[in-house]
Amino acid sequence: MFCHSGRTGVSLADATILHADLDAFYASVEQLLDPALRGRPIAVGGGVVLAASYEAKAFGVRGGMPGRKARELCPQLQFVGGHFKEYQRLGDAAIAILGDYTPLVERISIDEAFADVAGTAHLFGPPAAIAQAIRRRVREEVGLPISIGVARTKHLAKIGSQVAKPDGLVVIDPALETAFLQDLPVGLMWGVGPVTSAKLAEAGIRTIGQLADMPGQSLERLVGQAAGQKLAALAWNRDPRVIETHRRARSAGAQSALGRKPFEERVFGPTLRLLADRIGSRLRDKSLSGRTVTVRVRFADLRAVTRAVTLPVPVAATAILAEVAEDLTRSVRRDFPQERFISLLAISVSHLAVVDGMQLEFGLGLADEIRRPGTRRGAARWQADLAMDAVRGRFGWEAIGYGSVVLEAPRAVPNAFRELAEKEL
DNA sequence: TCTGGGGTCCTAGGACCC
DNA sequence: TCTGGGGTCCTAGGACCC
Repeated sequence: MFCHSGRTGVSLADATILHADLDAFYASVEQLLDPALRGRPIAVGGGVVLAASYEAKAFGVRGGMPGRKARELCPQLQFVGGHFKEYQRLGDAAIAILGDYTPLVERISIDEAFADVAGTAHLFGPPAAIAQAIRRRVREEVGLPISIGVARTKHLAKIGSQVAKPDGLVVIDPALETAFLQDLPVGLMWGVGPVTSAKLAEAGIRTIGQLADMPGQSLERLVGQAAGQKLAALAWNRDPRVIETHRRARSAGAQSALGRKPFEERVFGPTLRLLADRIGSRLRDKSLSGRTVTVRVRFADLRAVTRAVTLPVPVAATAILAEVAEDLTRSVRRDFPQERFISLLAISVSHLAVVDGMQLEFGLGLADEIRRPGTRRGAARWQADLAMDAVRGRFGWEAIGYGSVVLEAPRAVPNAFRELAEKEL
């Protein structure tokens, strides 16, 4: 229905953006590694479902769902342990195939990427043919199913790949974009989640076509100015976004769910030091440091508050990040004395800047001066962190650590899984 | 029986400056 | 004495995405 016209000449108005998305990625990898799992409902994870196979999705099992609920929905559901190293390797291999057809590849996550083949269609043929070749090669060389949407804009390509799933290809002819979107649910649009969907539904808007017909002013009243303008542009197929091959991270963070723990120094101190240690290592590894430290505290009833401070100089030393985070957490406790239990702690560092080692050392010393006049411990701490980073580089993350840091939180998510979720800084 | 971890962007109000 | 207006930075909270 939405077939490419087959022209070989490529102009600006042509559909040259690909969005490629590996299907049920973690679960598909498990089925690839163990043929006995193929064709069966499986879930990766345990306490919580990280990914479900299509056979499991047919029962209503979804990612993020508590394992217990998943088992209720699908009694024969089989849980399998995660082969995290394999996820990374196979995800990389699949995305690398995109790179064989164009240098303009924007990786979104471990299993998803955009590509623009406008400049290379003369080498490899029309975008639809490139997409088919990529799908065939990922299947043959990596062993995994991948769905691809091909369209004139990122937004349309992304919707195309969602519609194409599982294991499909959808090419949206530029002349047929409006017809294609007309009856699709607004929830497929980038930026429309549960809250916005509900607001729109209340106004009687359920399809992208209806959204496109909505007066801009009422849309902005409903969802806010920026979101309204973006949504209107997307509904009208005016997506201004281009492929960005390398985006700098704007923040780096870490969090830890605690179940239900007393809101006390002996609990949050060690946890915050562990989180600060993780973030500090990642930042220093990339010669980055950040000025703003934000702490998030979630209470037992899942309400959460944040506290942030912006320092005059960027920091990356574990001990300083930890101290700032502990100060912020104490201020939360002062503000909410009636909250006796917490369920999650998080630290995030933003306002990131690249600094070379000398600057960093100077900056850290300076930050410490500001926090504690008369001392100059910052530089020493930086040296300690550097030494620790070096030991870890040779012997692994657990080889060394601060004595006051808990190395492994109870019922913690494996570090390998954390690393999968980390963005390249 | 109450969802883990890592991110981005926007809003609104206040402080502060010119 | 009362009166504006604009810009930037910071903080806290939310929605959303993978």
